[in-house]
Amino acid sequence: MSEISFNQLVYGLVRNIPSGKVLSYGRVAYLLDVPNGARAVGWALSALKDSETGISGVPWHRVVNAQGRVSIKGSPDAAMEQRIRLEAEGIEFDKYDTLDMTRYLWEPALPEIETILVQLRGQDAPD
DNA sequence: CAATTGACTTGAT
DNA sequence: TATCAAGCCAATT
Repeated sequence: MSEISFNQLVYGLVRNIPSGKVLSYGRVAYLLDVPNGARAVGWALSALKDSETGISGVPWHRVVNAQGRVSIKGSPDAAMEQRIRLEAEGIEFDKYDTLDMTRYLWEPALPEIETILVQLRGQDAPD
């Protein structure tokens, strides 16, 4: 059997972030039981192919850094696209290009996360 | 198997 | 608010 990869777990969890809400890279890692894997989460999202970001794809734009700012490097276009998408969901940025985490952070109940993780891990060979 | 590479985070300055 | 240095991680080379 093959364990579902970390990247797939990231994509699966991100798919559950509701519109108008966000999660930080570090928060995603934390929820996946990898407390210090923020960078790995960013790496995973950067690896997304365009084909995976469509309607039924991964809402990658709902993941920002812990400060509440768009954190895409190397591609101004992608960074702009992320902001546009977030604003389209009703999220507002202040004059410092920062969104209010206390207001937009997705804070799912523990049981909810537990359920999601079980499904993600379960859809792959359980054992 | 070791080195490299970032869409990260935190704490100090 | 802006910079820097360290620590941390999975996927790639």
